[in-house]
Amino acid sequence: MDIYSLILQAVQKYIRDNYEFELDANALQIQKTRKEFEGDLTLVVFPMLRITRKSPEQTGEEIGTYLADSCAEIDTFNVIKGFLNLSISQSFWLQKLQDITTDGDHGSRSASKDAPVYVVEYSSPNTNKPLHLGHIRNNLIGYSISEILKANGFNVQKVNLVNDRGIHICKSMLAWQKWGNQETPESTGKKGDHLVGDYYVRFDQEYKSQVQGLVRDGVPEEQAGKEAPLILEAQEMLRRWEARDPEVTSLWKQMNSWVYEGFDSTYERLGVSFDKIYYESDTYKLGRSIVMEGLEKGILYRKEDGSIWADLTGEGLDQKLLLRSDGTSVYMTQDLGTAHQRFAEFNFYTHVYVVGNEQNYHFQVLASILKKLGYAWAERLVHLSYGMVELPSGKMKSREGTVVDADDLMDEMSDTAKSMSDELGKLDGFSKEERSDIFTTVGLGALKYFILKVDPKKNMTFDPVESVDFNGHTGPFIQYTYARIRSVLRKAAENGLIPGVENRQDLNPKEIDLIKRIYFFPEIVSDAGQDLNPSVIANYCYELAKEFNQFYHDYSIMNAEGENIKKFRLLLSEVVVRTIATGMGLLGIDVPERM
RNA sequence: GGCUCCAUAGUUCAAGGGAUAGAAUAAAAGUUUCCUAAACUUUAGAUCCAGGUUCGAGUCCUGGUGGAGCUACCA
Repeated sequence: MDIYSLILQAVQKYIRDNYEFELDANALQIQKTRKEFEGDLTLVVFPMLRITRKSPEQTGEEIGTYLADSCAEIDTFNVIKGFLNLSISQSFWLQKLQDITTDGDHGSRSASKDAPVYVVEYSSPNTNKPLHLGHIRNNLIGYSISEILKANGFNVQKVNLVNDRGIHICKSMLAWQKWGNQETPESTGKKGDHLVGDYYVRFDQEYKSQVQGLVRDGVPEEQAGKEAPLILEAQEMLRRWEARDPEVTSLWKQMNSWVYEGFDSTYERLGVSFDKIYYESDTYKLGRSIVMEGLEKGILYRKEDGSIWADLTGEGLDQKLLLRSDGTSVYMTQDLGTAHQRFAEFNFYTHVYVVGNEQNYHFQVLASILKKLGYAWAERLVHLSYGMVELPSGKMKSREGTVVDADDLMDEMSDTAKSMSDELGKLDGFSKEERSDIFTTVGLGALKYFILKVDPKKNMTFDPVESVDFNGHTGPFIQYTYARIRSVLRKAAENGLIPGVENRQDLNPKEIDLIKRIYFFPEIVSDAGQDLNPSVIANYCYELAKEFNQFYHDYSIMNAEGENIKKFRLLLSEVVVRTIATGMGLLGIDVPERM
């Protein structure tokens, strides 16, 4: 039993015996004692005043006395205003430290086969553009939240739905056909996704100049946009694609394969992965049968022109089109079908969609239609909506060339790690490969941490200058702390010192603080899982690293007097190191053995 | 117009309705016979405005102000 429930039950018993009142445990709050006060855990007594009909101080004294007498774990207490501060015994903390040492997976349960399934959809790229900073946030959040859910004991299926069809894809295909001179990633040395992205840009340029030409000839702008030969050609190409024209299909397959190669390498560098990849070219027709079924049941309705709609005005939303008058489907129709298909496939408990907040309305509508159609699981669809990434200069705009490319950014981060390392004279005796591995780890650590430490739902500012700062509240700070502790542990091992708990009765406050922090790690993991918020873990890792750094400075390990103290601190270090590694692992950030 | 989200030190981020609102960074000063100075220590600075609920509000409610997004027979 954990310490919270232990105290809560004791308090409940006390109130029951003395006041004949059954206290609701949820009404009580136990929190960690603020560091300026003495004690480890604090019980807020205000909610109980109604029952005791005594002053906060009296109530605190009363309960404190009872707890100190009846619970072996509680040594002493003090009452300040309405706060009952409880000091937990050293032997309790020592015991916990030992439990954690023997328990191999502190804060990370493994899933049993019958645990609930979480499907997490994230990334969802377009095949006409390389990945950029916004995708990076999506990928990092999606991957991290999957790891966090796994650590909470759930079965997780990471899935990716690739948008590989539609008019925008035809645009890059058409541009390549016209101006590509049979270029390939091999012939140009370009990454496949960048090559295709370049042709998408090329299309846009040529299209615009055509429109301008028409406008100069006196055609109204709106009409010019619709009549420019290029856009007509692209539309024709889409029709041919849908008719499975062999030439178009083969070009489409060719160019997509380049893009996937490019994406795969970016994903690999980022360290994210998927259990299953879906393609819209396979799924875009899904959902029609669901819509027809809804129509038969009278849940949906047909307009005079034959189009089919959902009326959501009762939910405070609008009318939503589901099948056009020509019978073709829209994006929403596909998502209805995809959700249905995924439930059939995974029998999921929850389906998490990691998608930017610009689609909040879409997901509101999606869930609402599925509920109307009577699917029980629709209640458990979750839109993990994250905010936009902005630059200090404002929004990223592809037109102004201010989009930060994912591959370039990763290159830049490891370059910075390299130059900073060289400047500091670190890693002098290392091989080229080792050095390059460390630069990658540190550069990526900086990038990932910078993004993940922010609450997903908030918009964030990405300052390229600040993000390559490796001091302060950053990933490299945590990585550095990790590497240093590992170094201490290595050195101790060389000297034959074995970590262990022996004869410690005089723990100092910082030692207890560290044990406490580690003890509560599983609680943090569980919070992060419930809120679907990796930043909880990120901030925890930083706090732990920072606290260890201070500890390390004030109470040195290698020079501590007395072998027992050294051994104990080594054990503590080992547990800290393990917890940091686990926490950073949940964020998808590697920790280096040396740096 | 309607709907959703956001608003905290100069700046970037924290704070499950709880105590004196925490960090980092920028600024100033200090700490290397010792395990990695990418570290540590000290000093200064903030809850958009007006009401309300509560023993207690950055947090919940109402109304403003400011910012972002959505509101296509696009995806």
